[in-house]
Amino acid sequence: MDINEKIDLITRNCQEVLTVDDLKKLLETGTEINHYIGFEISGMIHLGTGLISMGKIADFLQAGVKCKIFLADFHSYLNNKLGGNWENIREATEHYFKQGLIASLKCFGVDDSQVEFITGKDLYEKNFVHWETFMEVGKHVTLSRNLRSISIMGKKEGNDVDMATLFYPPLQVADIFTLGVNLAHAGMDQRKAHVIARDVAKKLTINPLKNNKGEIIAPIAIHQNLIAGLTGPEKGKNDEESLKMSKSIPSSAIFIHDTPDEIRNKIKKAYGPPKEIQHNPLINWVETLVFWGQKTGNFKISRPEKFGGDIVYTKVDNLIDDYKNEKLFPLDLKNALADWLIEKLEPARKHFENPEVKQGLVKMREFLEKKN
RNA sequence: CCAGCGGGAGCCGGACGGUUAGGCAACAGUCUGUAAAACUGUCUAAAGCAGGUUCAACUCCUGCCCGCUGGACCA
Repeated sequence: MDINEKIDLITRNCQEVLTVDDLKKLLETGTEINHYIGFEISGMIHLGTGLISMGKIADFLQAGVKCKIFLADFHSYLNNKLGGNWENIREATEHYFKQGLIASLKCFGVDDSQVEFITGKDLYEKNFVHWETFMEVGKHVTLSRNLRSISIMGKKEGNDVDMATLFYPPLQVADIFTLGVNLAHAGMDQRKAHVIARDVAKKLTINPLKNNKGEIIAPIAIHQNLIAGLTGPEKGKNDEESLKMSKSIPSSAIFIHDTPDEIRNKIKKAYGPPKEIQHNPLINWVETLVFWGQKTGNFKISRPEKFGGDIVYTKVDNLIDDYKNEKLFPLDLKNALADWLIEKLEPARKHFENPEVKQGLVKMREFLEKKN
């Protein structure tokens, strides 16, 4: 595989790459690409994590990238997820979240032996360099910038900002250097942390990131778009925040282990304005899930004869044109998406049929209910 | 530690020693070959905690907890 093919594979279905030039240089020097993506253990795994992020990992692996999944237990604790209960977080990390990611990878034919899982506890324990790195990062971030960056943890600047919240962004930045990550991967919501990492990279003296020539480099940051939620934009709002699929709003999200009936019902209730392309979850899912950010693919829509009969789209633009011109009715698209998702998620559902894995999900549900 | 202010449903929040707050969200139904919007309807509970005063406390009093703001000097 030549470098351009690798770049295509690595950058497809992404919203932002910082920067493609840096990526190219890294490949040209023949430096091993060390990827990471981190997840808080905060709720059930939805399509954004399960399909968008894990599908991207399948791309990375194909391009020869070494992939790491960071189970951010300490970050969850700092951010008061699962009630800030450390024992529940640990339990959910091992018995639910990790299994959920393994299940998601299976949807792309990836075996979990191809990626490395690492928890915060594993990384930090007996790791003095991490502590040093964390402090040095702190020396290069101003309070105001740090405060602005807490949006990465779903928080707004306000009066409920405690010190733990302020520890979080520099900790996340330090993770990247401690893990030796030169390809940081996340949703667009995490870009502030990654940009700080890139800025700080050039200033670090204790544990800088280097390429295989020994030159100090900044980690490449790759951001995917946040998958649209089922409920559509909030009244009077069109911002990213109200559009995205959120684990904390179960009605906005489809989870990887949802049953076929749940998937159908949720999609039926999804926001789906005819003709409208912007802020339309159906179109968003077609583009980013089904066609995976590519122009061509294969998507079959079954519909009754009286509404035009079955149709197969091989170009995403054709589908979008038909939708705009009302040649494709939202409900028909919904049904096709539901079928597509049910099939795509089949390996994940199967993984959760394993009694032990299922037990982890049951436990997770308990944690989430208790919290509320 | 000291002082002032505050603490009410998922969120915001007016008032009041007694009689439904209200809004948003949520849920259900109607209407559209989906959803949304619109319309109709439904429901949720409680006042940070512990006491006290009172026939009656969200309201008044005491203590405690939590939060916000202020607390050297200079001016």
